[in-house]
Amino acid sequence: MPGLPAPKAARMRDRYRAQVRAEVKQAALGQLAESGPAGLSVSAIGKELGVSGPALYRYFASRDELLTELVIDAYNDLADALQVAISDVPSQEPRARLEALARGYRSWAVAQPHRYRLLFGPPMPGYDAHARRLVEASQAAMNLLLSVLRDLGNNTSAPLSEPLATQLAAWAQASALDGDPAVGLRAILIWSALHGLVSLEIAGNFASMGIDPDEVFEAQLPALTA
Amino acid sequence: MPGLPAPKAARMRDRYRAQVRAEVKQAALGQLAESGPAGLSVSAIGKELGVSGPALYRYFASRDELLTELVIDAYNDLADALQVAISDVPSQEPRARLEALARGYRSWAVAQPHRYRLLFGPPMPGYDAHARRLVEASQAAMNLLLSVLRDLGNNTSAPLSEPLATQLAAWAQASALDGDPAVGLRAILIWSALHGLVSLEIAGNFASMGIDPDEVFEAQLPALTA
DNA sequence: ACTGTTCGTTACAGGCTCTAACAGGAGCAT
DNA sequence: ATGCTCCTGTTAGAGCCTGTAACGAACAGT
Repeated sequence: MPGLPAPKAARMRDRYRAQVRAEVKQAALGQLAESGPAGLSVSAIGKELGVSGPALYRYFASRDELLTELVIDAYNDLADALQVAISDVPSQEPRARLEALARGYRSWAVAQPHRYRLLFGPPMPGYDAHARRLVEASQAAMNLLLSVLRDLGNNTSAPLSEPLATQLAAWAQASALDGDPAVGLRAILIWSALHGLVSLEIAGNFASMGIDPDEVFEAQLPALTA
Repeated sequence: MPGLPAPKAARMRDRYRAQVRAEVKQAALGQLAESGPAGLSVSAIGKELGVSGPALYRYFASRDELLTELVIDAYNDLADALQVAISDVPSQEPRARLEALARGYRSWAVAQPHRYRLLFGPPMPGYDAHARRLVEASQAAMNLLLSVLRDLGNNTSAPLSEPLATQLAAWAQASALDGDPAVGLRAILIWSALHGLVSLEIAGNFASMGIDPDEVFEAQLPALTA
């Protein structure tokens, strides 16, 4: 019964495991960028790492688990990027913070479109995109948006319909934020507008019209934050 | 040299081909609704039609060609649905027409989410989603939106940046519509907002917040058409 | 030095897409 | 009505994939 049985040694295996998992995930991201989610192949990752296919099943139970892990990482990464984006702007200027958030959102998505698609594109093969862990991970980014909007205050004009107000209140409460329904609705609408712009840009729809996505985005930004 | 060599008979083969192709596509749509695009399997379709796998390759060169066909059909179907939606409203009320268009867009998407995802979700496995035929097919729906907006007139407040204006003009010209850049920009923004709302709804993001998508959509509609 | 867990390997089952070679029947002209 | 021809659907198989099973080898801890 040793006080600290073998603290360093005991974790060597774990550290190795963690590192291999990280390498696998990185290789997977590479494949994702090239071939899309459907082209992600465990065998190919193994080959890329100089390891034969089934070896990776020691580290990930299935291809789907690997994908899920990538999704969670991406959510966390996005939330971090947004946090960094708004922390550049003092909280005394909430509108500038909102703009920074929006630009950060788009920047992250445009810089790594495959990861953004992973988050919002497909309910992949069959897996339920709403496992507990996924919902939790996606909450962080939304909470950032909500906090920025709360600082900005409510300037929604139209009154909310009754059912919507109660639903929003329930949601805001579950999100452990204050429950102003108008702020919640605004968050949803801004998010949805951002997502619309970004996903069309990423899908190449603007480019195929010969239109610069930068210009479209900047043209829309004032309306978003107004 | 018969006047009509065998007009009915000559087309019997073709008619058969067309019917089989239609049946295959319908079966494919069924699979799509159940298993998503990744789950669509030629073998399974064959089994469903009581025919062994490779037989279908007489009718579609590849799985991708089948998918492309489904995409084009979906574009055309969407455009038809939008046309029907706005034809219910007299053109003297352009704003009501725009609302009808927006509701029609959402209705179509919500009624057949798998087809909507097929259009705007993923650049599937590897195929380039921007083949000539696809772009042409997608144009019809956009032209409807543009025509409705042109009737509504331009009430954009902010002036356009110079590069954006010329890009929009070039695009509108290529689209064989009048070249008011402001109308073009508005079309893009409305489309993008619609797509954002609809794709989030379809992905189940609103439902997982316990929020009724109907309410969100109706709450946003006035702002869209304003 | 010994023991038990873990890692990586090959072999394999079962699925897929798509090609190739083959058998049958339908259309079409004579 | 009879032959020719093209079209259709069949099976076999190559090559890819995911995931399981059984086996050897290396390592940590005693």
